[in-house]
Amino acid sequence: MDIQLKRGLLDVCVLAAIKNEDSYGYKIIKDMKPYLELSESTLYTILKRLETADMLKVRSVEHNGRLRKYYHITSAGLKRINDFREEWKEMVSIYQFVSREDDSNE
Amino acid sequence: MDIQLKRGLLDVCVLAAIKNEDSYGYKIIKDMKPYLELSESTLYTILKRLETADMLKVRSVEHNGRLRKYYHITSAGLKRINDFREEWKEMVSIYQFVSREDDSNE
DNA sequence: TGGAATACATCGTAACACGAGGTATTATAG
DNA sequence: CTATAATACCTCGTGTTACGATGTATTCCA
Repeated sequence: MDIQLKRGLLDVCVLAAIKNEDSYGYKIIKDMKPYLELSESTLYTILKRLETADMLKVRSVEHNGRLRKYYHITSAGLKRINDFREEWKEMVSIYQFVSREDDSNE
Repeated sequence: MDIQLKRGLLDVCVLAAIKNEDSYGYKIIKDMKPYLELSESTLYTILKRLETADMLKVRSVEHNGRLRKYYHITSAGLKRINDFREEWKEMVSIYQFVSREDDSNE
C-alpha cells in the first residue's frame, strides 16, 4: 500500500489491534499483518506517540524472565477510533469524487 | 480531516480534479474544496511533484494579459487514479478491522 | 552450533503539508 | 477615490512522520 495512505491508518490500526484485548509489540505486528504491514521501528515509534497522547497505557509483565510490555487502550484511544469512523464518511465521498466518470455531457 | 489521512488522498484528488477537464491552480482548489481543503502552498508543491512524476503536463495560456497554467493529466496520472481505486479495497478491509466489535465471545 | 523467532529499542534520513511571506492584476464595496 | 477582496502564481523554513539500519538479548529447533 502507498506509504502516504498508510500514514493515516497506522495509528488507528494499532489502537484497533489492542481495542478488544491488551497486547504487546510483537503480537500487534502479527495481528495487523493481514491488513497493514509495518516494521518494528515504525510500531515502537507509534506506540510511544500514542502513549504520549494518552491514547494507551503501558504495563510491564514478566514473561519467561524478561519484561513484556502490554498496551491497554484508554478512553482517548477509543475516541480516536470513533473519530476515524466519522472521517471515513468523508473519505467515502472523496473516493466517489476520485472515481466519478466524465460528467461533461450530463 | 486528520492531516495524516489527507496525505494519502491529496495527490489523487488533485489528479481527479483535472481528470475530465484541464484546469489551473486556483480552480483546482475551489473544485476540491467540498471534498478536501488545501492551501495554495500545498497545491503548488503537489503540482510540481506530479509534473516531475510525469502524471500531468503543464501548458501556459495567456488570460487577461497574464499567464495561467493549465494542467493536463497523462496516462501515468490516470494509472495513479486506478491504483488508488485498487488500494481503496484494502482500505475498506482496514476500516472493517478498525470498526469490528469485540469478538472475544464468538 | 547456528539461525530463526521472539521482544525490545534508538538514530538518521527523506518525504511531505503547511504557514508565512512575496508579486501582481482586477473587481468590488465603502 | 480608495481600500480590500478575489484571482493567480511562487518560495522557504519547519515540524511530523515511516522506515531502514542497527543493536541487545533470549529461546527454540534443526
